[in-house]
Amino acid sequence: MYWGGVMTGHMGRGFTEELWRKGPWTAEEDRLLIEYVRLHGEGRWNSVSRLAGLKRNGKSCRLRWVNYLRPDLKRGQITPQEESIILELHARWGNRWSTIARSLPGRTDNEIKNYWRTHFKKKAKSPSDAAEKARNRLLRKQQFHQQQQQQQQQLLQQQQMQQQQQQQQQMQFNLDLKGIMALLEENNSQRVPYISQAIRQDMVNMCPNTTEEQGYLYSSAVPEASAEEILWDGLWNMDEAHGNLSVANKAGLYNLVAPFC
DNA sequence: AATCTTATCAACCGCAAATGG
DNA sequence: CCCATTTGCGGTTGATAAGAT
Repeated sequence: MYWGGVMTGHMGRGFTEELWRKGPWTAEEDRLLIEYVRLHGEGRWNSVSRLAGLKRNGKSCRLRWVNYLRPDLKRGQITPQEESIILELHARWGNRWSTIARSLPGRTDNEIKNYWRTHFKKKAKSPSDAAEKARNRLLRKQQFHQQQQQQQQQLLQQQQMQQQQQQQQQMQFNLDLKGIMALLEENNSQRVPYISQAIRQDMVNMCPNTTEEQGYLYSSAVPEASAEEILWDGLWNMDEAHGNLSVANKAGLYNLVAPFC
């Protein structure tokens, strides 16, 4: 990267060549930009060079103001509360940093983007960071808490229906032993997997860390925590392996699998 | 102490949307 | 409505600091 010098640029229709400074801002440049905003307000950034005597293009001025000089910026470390918000909103919105930043007064999209990338992206890739992944799972679970409750209600209703069916079968049993044996046989063959075949196949297709065997485990009688861990890890790693996967698709898959965790 | 690796963050770039004449 | 310019966004880069070997 070449920061220290200047570059040539074209102004207007290209007849005037102007030299723009690049690289780190000096204290004097900051002072000029602050003075410009005090006098003229934010915006019209391309006028800064002309009105404030700064040899910086408009984009550079805007960026410096928005990310560093704005008086309402919150300095210092991201707090745990802010971190939670970032994780939760990123799970919901994906890399829409400016959208996320609107929920964090005093924080810039650039700051949040840098924070997420350095704190979570690589760690999510590392299978050894169990604590980090556990936190990620927890946050996502919180996000879908309401949906889980709805799903649980539906599940409850299904269970009640199944109980009714079983009662009917019991009655049938009392009537005819041969009949109930046949019913049990049929019921076993039609048992609904813990996670459907379709979702299991999605996990296998979309998550490189999810083997066919793991996908099978979701639907089997494995301890809930281990199955859940594999599931959330797989979802989390989708960011890496499937960067072009749309947020809507991810959200859809989250909605599908969350009730099962 | 020297070297290598990793983390952090400021600032760039390209692109797309918004705006204005 | 069209076109040029401006603004905003997200991805990326590279300097530097901090930590590990």
